[in-house]
Amino acid sequence: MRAHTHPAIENVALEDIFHALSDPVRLDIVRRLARDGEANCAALECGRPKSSMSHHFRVLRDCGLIHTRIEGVTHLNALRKKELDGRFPGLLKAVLAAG
Amino acid sequence: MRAHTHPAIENVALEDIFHALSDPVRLDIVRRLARDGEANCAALECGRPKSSMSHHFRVLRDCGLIHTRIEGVTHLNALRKKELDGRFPGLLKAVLAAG
DNA sequence: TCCATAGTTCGAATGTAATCGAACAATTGC
DNA sequence: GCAATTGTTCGATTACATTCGAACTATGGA
Repeated sequence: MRAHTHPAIENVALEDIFHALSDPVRLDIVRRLARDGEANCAALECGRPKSSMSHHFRVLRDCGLIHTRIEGVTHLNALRKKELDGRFPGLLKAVLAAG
Repeated sequence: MRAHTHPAIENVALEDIFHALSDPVRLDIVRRLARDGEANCAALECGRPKSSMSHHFRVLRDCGLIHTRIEGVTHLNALRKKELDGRFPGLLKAVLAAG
């Protein structure tokens, strides 16, 4: 698989982040990544089909919340924590504190 | 008009707040309320029909972000700032700082 | 009482998002 | 090369949101 594209942090829009986080599955993914660090897609699927999870990861990636790097055959996802903290100070902390 | 109902702050769900804030019109309303304090619906409509604005205010009310009190014939909306700060510390601040 | 004002509710049209199976693509190991 | 693994893409279905006009409700004032 080819590498994914990620938006530059300065192009990340708050509305898009909110939209991404308004889905419980995605909010859960973000919280797990915050707690456990990097994880591949399979590790976070909770009984849902691959295509559904792939969709959710794409939304999270496209809005700027996560970064996906490819290692062999697995995709490792991580929160773009530092970048997000720089662009929207306090946001991630507030999101994660509430969980 | 009869008074509106508002969710108890402990029943407010983060997903619902994110959904409400994912719409640019509503995000703008929240920011204006944060800056200017109480405002009636008419003061915040930006060329849109009343029914559309009424819908957006309802979403903001139902998710727990704003409180609406009735004074005569006008509805005065205000951010539920203190309650929200208690329930989701730092969230409002982060949202408003980014604007 | 009658009218203006401020906002809600209804209903329909349109738009957008979620879901998931099936087919596909890239890498690893045999 | 072939099969297994990991995830993507496509397409269809379904569900949910937005938008807005029109009719309605409640209050206040002439």
